[in-house]
Amino acid sequence: MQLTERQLRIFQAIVDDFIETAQPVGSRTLSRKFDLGVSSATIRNEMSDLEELGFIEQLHTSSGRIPSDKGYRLYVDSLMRLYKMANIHKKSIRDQLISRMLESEEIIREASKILSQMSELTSFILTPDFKASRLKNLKLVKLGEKRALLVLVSESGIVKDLIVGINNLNQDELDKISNMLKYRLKGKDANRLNKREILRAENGFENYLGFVDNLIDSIGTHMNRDSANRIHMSGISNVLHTPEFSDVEKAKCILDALDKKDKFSIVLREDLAKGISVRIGKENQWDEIKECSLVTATYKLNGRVIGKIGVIGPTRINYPKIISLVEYMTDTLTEVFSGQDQINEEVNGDER
Amino acid sequence: MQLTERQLRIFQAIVDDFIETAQPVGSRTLSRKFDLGVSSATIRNEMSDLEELGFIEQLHTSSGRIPSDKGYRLYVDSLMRLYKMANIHKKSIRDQLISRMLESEEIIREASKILSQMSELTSFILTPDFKASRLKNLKLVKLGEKRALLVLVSESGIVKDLIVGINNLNQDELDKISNMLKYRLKGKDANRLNKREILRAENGFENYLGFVDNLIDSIGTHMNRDSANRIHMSGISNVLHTPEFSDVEKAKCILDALDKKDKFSIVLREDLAKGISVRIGKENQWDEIKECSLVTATYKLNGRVIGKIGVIGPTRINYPKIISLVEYMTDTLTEVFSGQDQINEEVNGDER
DNA sequence: TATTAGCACTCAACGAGATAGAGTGCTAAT
DNA sequence: ATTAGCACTCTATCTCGTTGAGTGCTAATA
Repeated sequence: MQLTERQLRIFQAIVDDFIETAQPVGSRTLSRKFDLGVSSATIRNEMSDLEELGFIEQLHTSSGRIPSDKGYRLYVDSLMRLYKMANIHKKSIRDQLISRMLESEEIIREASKILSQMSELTSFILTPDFKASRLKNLKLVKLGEKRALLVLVSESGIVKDLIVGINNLNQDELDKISNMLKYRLKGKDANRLNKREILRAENGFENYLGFVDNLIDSIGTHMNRDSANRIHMSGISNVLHTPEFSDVEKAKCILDALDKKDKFSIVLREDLAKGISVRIGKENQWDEIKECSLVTATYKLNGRVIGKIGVIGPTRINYPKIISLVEYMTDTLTEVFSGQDQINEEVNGDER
Repeated sequence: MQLTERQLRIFQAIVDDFIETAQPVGSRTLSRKFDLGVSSATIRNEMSDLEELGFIEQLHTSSGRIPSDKGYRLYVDSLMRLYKMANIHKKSIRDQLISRMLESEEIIREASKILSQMSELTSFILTPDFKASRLKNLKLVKLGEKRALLVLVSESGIVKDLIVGINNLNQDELDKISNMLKYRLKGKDANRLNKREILRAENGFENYLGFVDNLIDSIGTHMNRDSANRIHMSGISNVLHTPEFSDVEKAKCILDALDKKDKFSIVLREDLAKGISVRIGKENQWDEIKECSLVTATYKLNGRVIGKIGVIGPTRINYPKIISLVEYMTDTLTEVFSGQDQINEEVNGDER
């Protein structure tokens, strides 16, 4: 079923107007605001057809039309014009993320903050995943009589630190143990830690058997664990700034969903492989966000996907703008982590 | 100006009822619900006096009374009965934080989540502060051609990792540099890094001068920087579950404030020294949260304050319950970080 | 035959009254 | 000193008409 040229023009006008005003759009408004060359009566007839085809819908008999999820999908897939981000915005992102020397965690938070500010939506970021990565380095640092810090570094540059109990071991002993473990575990896949084998092969660790045993256990656990709650959000108040959710009940529902970080991060992980992904309304399997759209994209380190960043908002969002923004954010993040400088040159090129 | 016994009884009843129902309380309700031994007319007269003294207030002439900020202060300081947390709740907290082997960051997030769930309020936690602590360990780990990871560990067990640019240095070179820096910087106060002195004293680093120079700079920066945005929140949706903020405008205002993490963490840092702190309504200097109460407490590592945890809610919160909850959370956190086992024994003792 | 003008109809949103109910302050009686 | 009684106040809620933007249908038009 192909739409006519005129139907597409009218449909596009409906989407554009609704995205701008958040008000259901009627035939008269349309004929006044857009130069469609036909009367409101004709538009009315076409709108009736578009509704029958499922691209737009009415809230009640005498209201204007709004795009349906199916309609937005059509818009995103075929109708939407490419949006070119202004260089000044690109530069602003780069200045905040690249030019400053930031701690990894700060990069994550900053990226999310920038994204929520520029999109005026709620943004989230999945922090780099340790899982399925290999151990690169490990170190035990004594904190006090009973506690030491175990620092793990993965090949993809993710650092985890955990507090472990010790019984008055001194730093030299801890060094000895961590060197041994580092030697034994380095480069090993997380799933293949064979505790017995390691312990049997080593001499001189008879006094630490229990301790080392526990250490290997927790290293295994932590390398395997989905960092399920490792999700960071910004701009949550933007939910309430959206007319769609100014109804308290709806807002409550969305905020509840955003608070369920575990569930949320599972949903996000679903299509981690894809680059950019747009999920519109009911395309989301999760009931609580069935009135929202999700735009996400993955960022990489050395060519390998390590995390995801995106925004959540009502289905009525400025798709071209948001998509290009999310895309540019991931490119920049990838650059920060991997040190590819192409994007940089591109921007400079444009500015000449 | 001393309140009479009866005035205190009436006032306490007002606070208790209002905390429970969130409705302004009138003299008739009071005489019906509480056994005060006097008629509603008498209560009316006393209430009139209490209002004159500023402990309660009226929203409009014919409404019931609600406690004022000053009233809550009186309640918290002198009237409130101590609340004893049920052992089952204590145990639940301990099970989630202590018994499981968690990564530091997970401990932080988990603690915040538990606190928001048990308080049914929005909770926040300031992550351990690197600032003013000394460097204990440092390590450079190569990630790729152009990037390496610089891992810093402070004496108080806080780990920071930052991505630094490198120019094809190999891991051996990085090791050499990090060993030298570790030797030179270990135990040094963050403010006393003297770059020139270090560089002058060393031989064999002529090829890395620029790189080492930058490294020392960023180490200095990061040890000094307030980790201003290092604040984590949970249970934000609880804001909307509170009758006080079911008005969209107010909720928007609160959420906006919560989104301003920098400002928020500065406010929290103000009285970092104190143990537990209760700020009621206008006692908060920050306008946007002048209708909220903040209950916070500090947690420690080896006797030294490293962070803060707390909740934010309307002024109408169950102070005794919340205060004891926040207190127990910090005790538990302190235990997790420092390994003091007194609390554990206490609980076991109670259960016998 | 496709388009348009005209018209009757629908429905949400808004404002004006009217009413109920919880609360107060004051006064006079106990 | 306390209380019963009463007039008064103010919000919250409900109803009801009005307005206005929008629709669908029909008949006229190009």
